[in-house]
Amino acid sequence: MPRGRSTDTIGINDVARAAGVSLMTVSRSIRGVDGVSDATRQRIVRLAREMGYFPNSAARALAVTNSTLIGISLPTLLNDVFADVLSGMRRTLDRAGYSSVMDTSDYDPAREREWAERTLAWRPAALILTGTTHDPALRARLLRERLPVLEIWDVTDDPIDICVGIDHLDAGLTLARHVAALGYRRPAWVGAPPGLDLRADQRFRGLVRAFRDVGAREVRRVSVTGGNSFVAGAGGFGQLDLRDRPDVVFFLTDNMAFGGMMAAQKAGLSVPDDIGIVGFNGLDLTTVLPRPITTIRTPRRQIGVTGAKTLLARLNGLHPDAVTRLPCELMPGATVRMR
Amino acid sequence: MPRGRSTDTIGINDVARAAGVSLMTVSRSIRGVDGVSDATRQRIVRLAREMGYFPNSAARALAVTNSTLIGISLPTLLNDVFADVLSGMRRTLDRAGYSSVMDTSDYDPAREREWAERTLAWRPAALILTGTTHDPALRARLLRERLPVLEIWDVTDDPIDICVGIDHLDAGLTLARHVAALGYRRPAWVGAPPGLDLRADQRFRGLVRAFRDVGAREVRRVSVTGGNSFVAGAGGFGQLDLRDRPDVVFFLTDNMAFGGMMAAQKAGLSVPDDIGIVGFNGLDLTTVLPRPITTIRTPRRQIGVTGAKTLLARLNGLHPDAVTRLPCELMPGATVRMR
DNA sequence: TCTCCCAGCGTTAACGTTAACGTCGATCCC
DNA sequence: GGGATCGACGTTAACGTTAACGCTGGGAGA
Repeated sequence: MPRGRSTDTIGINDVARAAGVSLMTVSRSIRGVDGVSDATRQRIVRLAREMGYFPNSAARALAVTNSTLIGISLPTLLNDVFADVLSGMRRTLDRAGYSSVMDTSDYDPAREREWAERTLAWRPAALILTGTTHDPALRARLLRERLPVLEIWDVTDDPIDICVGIDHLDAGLTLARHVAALGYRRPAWVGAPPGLDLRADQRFRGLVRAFRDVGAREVRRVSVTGGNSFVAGAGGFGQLDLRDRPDVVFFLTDNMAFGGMMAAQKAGLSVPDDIGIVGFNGLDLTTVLPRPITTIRTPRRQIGVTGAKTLLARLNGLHPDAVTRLPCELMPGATVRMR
Repeated sequence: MPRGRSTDTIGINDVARAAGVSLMTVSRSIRGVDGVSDATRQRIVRLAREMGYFPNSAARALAVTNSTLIGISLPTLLNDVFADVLSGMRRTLDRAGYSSVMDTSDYDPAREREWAERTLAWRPAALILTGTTHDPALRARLLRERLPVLEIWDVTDDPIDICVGIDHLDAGLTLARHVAALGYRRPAWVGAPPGLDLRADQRFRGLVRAFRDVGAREVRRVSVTGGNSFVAGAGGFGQLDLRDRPDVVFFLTDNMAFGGMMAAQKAGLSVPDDIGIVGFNGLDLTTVLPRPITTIRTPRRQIGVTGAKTLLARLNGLHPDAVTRLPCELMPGATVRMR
């Protein structure tokens, strides 16, 4: 007796036997490549469907030594930012026949590396990473393997392969200069702890520079953890030293800014008369408020779409621009005003 | 000359040759299964790392005729609801060694089916779907293949395999009874068009029943498309016929309710004096408002965690409960009041 | 009419890994 | 001391698919 295993699933072989042709004819028919007459192809495709044949991507990946999987790593989906980016990407990749192997890293490079190792074992067609700073070993490996890699959200002159994003330092600078020009001189910042969200750190650097340029006092910094939620914003505001009399508070993102604004009002402060509030991202929320939050709109969906298209071009053997820097749009809002 | 292909990647074979052992010894060493002495194992693992060996999951999947991939289909990530569910699941599955192949269907069963077909080609260990209504052909196939399938968010007595969620009809009923008991009799509902979000339709049915039970007039229904965002809520409120004098408006979700409340106030209506506002989900936002939105908290993260754990039990050959119904918590808020 | 080409199909050998079974000493026990 | 047992490894044959190349018959061109 033969000792092999045996599966009840039917493969290309079974279809071939039933159709009375070789398995290559079946393979060619199903893939739609040349070398089969139309009559034969139609007969085989119909038969395959009738027999309940389903292709096995693992076998295909093994045979062609790559796959139609694309790995996507995002820091979090708990704010709208990366959900927007993702929805922009997914559709484009989907239509091109790629599946996404996803994870969220919670801003932890080690988790990103672990996920990447697991994902690379599937020999993906490409990897999409958030930001331009990664575990050194991972970066080295990706460079060595010459895998198509798209880095999103941030830009750098020295990407692993290609990158599409915004200039966070410049975004912080633009936003802060606008606010500084209105006369604010006692700024504070509520965001992630230093070193966690590196893009936020860049924006903070922009703030610092803009206020230093106008001779303002240093930017007070409050760090909150636990997501960019409304509650974190309110909590962050609560941690501010109000005796220090800040005249404007910048938040990591609009949702936090709204939370902070609610906390300010609860504390008896009027916005913007007593204190200015500034967000980041230009989320939906800001537009429905009677007093829209001052913020800067980031092209999140566009980053996703452009990123995916650029990556597809790369996968098709073209040589797209390695660095795409997309513009942000200042939204003056009404939570700061001329002092 | 041999005509085969040749890849430069190094496999288990190369390591075996370099170590002077058979490839099975390498395989066993790397997988950590019995049958190798500790000394040999350590020598081989070290050598493999030095040589830059990386496992090939596609080959493994082919050999064992299944994989460590889990497919996850969600309707959208553009509101916090499914992002919460997902983050609850991912960590648990991640720690058990599974990777996620994800997609969002935008509530379209056809897209869910297409994604599922593509994903099933990878012979995933399990599938996670949202809701309990799917393309009939897909459902039939999943039943036939006896694949572990977890359905989340909604519950049914007849799941494909196992399901973890809440009773949406009951949630709608509970919420509406609370509101009806306060004296409201002219309800309206702003949500998705009928037939799109089937869970929302269930909740709506709960509303209808609760208000019919107290002899109120029928629930006016306004449908909006384009995400559950703040803007959609504001737009939906704008579509209400105010001459019809609704006394309370239920929204698909809290964020929409907030958008609607802003629109109401912009229209000169005071909440809750002139009109009541009711949300759904108990999102973060509602807790930071000076006037918290009346809503019902859904155990989103818990659904993710419990779902993942139940699925893992199933994958480990246990027989967990097929149906897990989790409780919701009414949050009275202050956007309705006794009339 | 003969050659050449090509459409249409088949044969063989990978792709990298694991399951199943075989082998061979060393230890153990009566 | 001889058979049973077991730990540590090896051999072989899958898993399902595709790349590379081989074969064949019929029609076009000379």
